[in-house]
Amino acid sequence: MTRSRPVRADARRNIDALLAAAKAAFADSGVDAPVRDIAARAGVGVGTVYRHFPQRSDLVVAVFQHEVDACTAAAAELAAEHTPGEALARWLRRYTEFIATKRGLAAALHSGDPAFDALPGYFDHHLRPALKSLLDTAVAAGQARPDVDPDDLLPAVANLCFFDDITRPGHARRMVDLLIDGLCRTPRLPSSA
Amino acid sequence: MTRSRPVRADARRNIDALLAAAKAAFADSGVDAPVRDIAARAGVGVGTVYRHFPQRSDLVVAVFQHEVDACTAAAAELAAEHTPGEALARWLRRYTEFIATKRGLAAALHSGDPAFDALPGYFDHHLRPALKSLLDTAVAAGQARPDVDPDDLLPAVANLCFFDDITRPGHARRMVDLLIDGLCRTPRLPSSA
DNA sequence: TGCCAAAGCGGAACATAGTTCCGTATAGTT
DNA sequence: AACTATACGGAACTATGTTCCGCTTTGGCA
Repeated sequence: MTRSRPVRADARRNIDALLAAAKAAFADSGVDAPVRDIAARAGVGVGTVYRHFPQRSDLVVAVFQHEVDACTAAAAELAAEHTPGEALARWLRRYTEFIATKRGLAAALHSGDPAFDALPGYFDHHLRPALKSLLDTAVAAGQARPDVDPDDLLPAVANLCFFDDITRPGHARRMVDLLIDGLCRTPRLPSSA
Repeated sequence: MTRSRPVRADARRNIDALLAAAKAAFADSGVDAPVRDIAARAGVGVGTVYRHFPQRSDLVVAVFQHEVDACTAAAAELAAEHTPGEALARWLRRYTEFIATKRGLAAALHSGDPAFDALPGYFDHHLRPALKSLLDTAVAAGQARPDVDPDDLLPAVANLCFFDDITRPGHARRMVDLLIDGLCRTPRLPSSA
């Protein structure tokens, strides 16, 4: 029901190559990277790009969702391989890397282009549960402070990275590390007031 | 010293026509309005546009500053013609109109294009003193509550408008009116903790 | 008033970008 | 092996920013 006819093998290859090429191009040149460049990186013609992604924005959306999925999947993998606190810390750095490749996407998201309307929802719907699970587990194990809300943490880290300044390399990374350090300790004062 | 040679009369006319045409085009189609459209509205050729505004972004910047200037000047005019509270309220609505024509500019401002680096500073440097003066006068006259900071008010109103939803016409206007109503009354509770 | 050099003008032409089209190649089936 | 739906490549078309240059206008000056 989901797929009326199976995708041909060469098409599957090209789609994968295009997603990888687009990811690289967006990281290098921002979301405005020309379609021709992406096609060249993937070793295909522009016609092939448009066969699979009828509009440029479809490619942007696909790469974004692909990376959200990968970042979501990383949560379960890290949880299986590390202590709860370590898994949380590693995932937040992984999430930082994800955000770091989104240069220019923030502007596109707020540009009002309806092509990108679904992205914030996709983002929240997948990443929030992933983080919540890691955080809850870490808190239960006494390896993260209990007074932090995942709904605060996710955009906070994103903001740290979105406004990352080219003139201060590593700034975002340092700030996120700081946040993680704070997160994995108990509050300095009882969080009353 | 400021101008080595005076601007020729026809050039002056065209510059004014271009600023007006660009303002209208930006309001209709956003900051991405094509240069050809703007030239046509102004009744000039594209060459003329580029003579006076070497890059597209220069035209955007010029229109923006032109409108900031007009909005700043309105503060003094309103202060001379109305009671302090009324002048404040009218100016805030005037400011709302200014923001409303900025569709797409917010995204451009945050896109990292260095052409727009100076705009936020220009904005603050001119509009903040204008509002502060109106607000102080209204507070002194007992026509506005004293516990509101102009540095809060200016971005607050801007945010109300920047995220104005096309699907809910008049939303921003209503929210700003609400804000003004609150501003011109005394706090409901002593503004302690 | 008439002349003229500088300043300004218009729009064709160029460069780059998204998108479409179509003749050719190929995967997968019979 | 033959065949057909699917997919491929890239030239061509459209839209947009920008440049160039021959023609026109302005404003000072004789």
